[in-house]
Amino acid sequence: MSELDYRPSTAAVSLAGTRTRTIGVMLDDFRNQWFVDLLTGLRESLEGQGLRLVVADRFLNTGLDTSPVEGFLSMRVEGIVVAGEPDGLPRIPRSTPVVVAGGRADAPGASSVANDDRTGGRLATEHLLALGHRHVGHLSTTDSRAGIERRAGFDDAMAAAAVRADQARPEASDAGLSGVTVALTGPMTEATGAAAAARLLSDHPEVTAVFAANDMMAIGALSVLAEHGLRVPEDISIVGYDDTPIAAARFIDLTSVDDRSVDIGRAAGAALLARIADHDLEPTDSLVQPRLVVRGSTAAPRQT
Amino acid sequence: MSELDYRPSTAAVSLAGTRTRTIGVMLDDFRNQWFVDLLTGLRESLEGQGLRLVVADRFLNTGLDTSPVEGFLSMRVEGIVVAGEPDGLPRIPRSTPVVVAGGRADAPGASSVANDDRTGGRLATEHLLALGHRHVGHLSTTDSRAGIERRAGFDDAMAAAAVRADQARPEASDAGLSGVTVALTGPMTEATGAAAAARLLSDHPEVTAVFAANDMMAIGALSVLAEHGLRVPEDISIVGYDDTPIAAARFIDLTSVDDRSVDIGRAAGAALLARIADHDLEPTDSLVQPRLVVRGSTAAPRQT
DNA sequence: TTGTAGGCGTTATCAA
DNA sequence: TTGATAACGCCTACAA
Repeated sequence: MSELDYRPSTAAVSLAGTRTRTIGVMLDDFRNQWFVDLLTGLRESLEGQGLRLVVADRFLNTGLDTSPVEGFLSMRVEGIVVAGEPDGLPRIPRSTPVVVAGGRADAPGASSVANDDRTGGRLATEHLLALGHRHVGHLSTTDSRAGIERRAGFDDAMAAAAVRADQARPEASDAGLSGVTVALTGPMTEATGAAAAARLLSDHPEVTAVFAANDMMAIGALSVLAEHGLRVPEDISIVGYDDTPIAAARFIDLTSVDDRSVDIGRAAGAALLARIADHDLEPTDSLVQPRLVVRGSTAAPRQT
Repeated sequence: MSELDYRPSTAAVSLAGTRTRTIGVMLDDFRNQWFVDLLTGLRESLEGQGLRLVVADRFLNTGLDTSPVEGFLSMRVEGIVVAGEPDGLPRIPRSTPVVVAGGRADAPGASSVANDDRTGGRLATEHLLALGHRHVGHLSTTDSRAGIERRAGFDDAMAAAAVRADQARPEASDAGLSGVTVALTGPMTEATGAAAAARLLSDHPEVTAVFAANDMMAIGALSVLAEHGLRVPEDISIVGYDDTPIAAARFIDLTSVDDRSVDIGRAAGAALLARIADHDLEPTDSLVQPRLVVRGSTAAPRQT
């Protein structure tokens, strides 16, 4: 017809066609960078299906919609991906498949693909124990589901280590092995991490290693450690969680646990595709195994 | 009719109505956090107009569209906001108003709202000079338009200081005042900042203050400074640019220049609204004045 | 005021 | 195969 730019109207295509070929991705907050990797994974799965992604965070269209989901439903998306813990999800009709990526599905009928936070917490702690640390602190918050899981992983690792120590030297019991958690209320931010670290150092100066529930808390802890004159990793080791870009920065160089967000996205996309293809499929829940990324913030404790 | 969730179909509304009440926001990359503030400002202007924001970065729908703009045009958006420097913008029909936010408008017919990078560079440099620094280094890259502007601001400030020094003590000329720039090729990343800082320290060990073209380069420089045993700010001061969240972190505590991205978004929204209301309006260009945010990474030089 | 036909730009269907 | 035509779900204009 004309080489002078004609474009089919998506509105007309959607109206007339049998499907909209659109899937909605609801983020909690554009500031939480992990969604970038999630989207990468989602694209990989949905690529070639001709599906268009529409993203929105909770704030994007406040004033128009109470939730981005309302907007998605209005545009008749074929599926919805909810990234992170779904706070106040509106009721979503069964006809629209939902998969929660990066959190557990609270919504009935939704599939979920989440990081195995408990295993991640265990990995981080085992790394510190393997380096030879015996007094390990954990910084967390009580408000986050992920934080609670990571703490459970920490406890798992410490308990297992105690059993091993006991088996090796039954006469000594678990003497000399201690794991202490400081869990504050509040968000998992730098400020919370700093406050928790301050408490840990004053109450338990014997710790030589710290596992923070996420990278931001770890960075908060770093400032407190520096203010106490403690060098990382010579005097004290520290591990974070999420493997954020800032953790990889040379100046921070933080050992962290990689959520594998790309893989989560890929799996979430696959799960959604399956349920779009067959709406009678039962919702599924799956866990993605995290991976420890060792950097310069962890080392063996100094000989005492 | 029914309180059992009915939602108007946006497709049908768009098709039947006279307007789509949708505006497209094209980001360069979701990883560049500054768009979050931009969106906040945009929302403020567009709120109450019943306009729906649709965001996409360059990668979101690769495979479907060559550019997010294609998608926007297909959905018949009423206006387009391009965040950052528009690389390869497709031709956009005059009937769709475009405003470039955070960069200069390369596209003909587009309005622009940008940060005054040159003034920002001058502010940063003047701050260091006012503290008493006389040997100031600048870390930059040759590839970024913003970087070039910021460097010009650095040069402005150094030149003005030289004139002042000459007026005060004509016999000494500008002796003792030096500004040296290390501008590498490549992106404004941490790695580039580290490389530039290493070169600066080896070629010009006399510098007591550094102005980095953005926060990431500043953080790269921080690691090099630390490796050289230089304390911040006791031995050397450093200023960044962009006032990213990480600069505000207590562990980094970086003096930086605030782009005022929220204000840029607000102005961009207003500019777009005006052109939507009257399509015959001429495109406008405006600059938003940056603001220096002083933190703990800058201090007066030690007495020598 | 309330009701009804027409049309928005496509896809899909049903004849030819 | 090709071609005409009826939806798609809503808005708008016009008629009652």
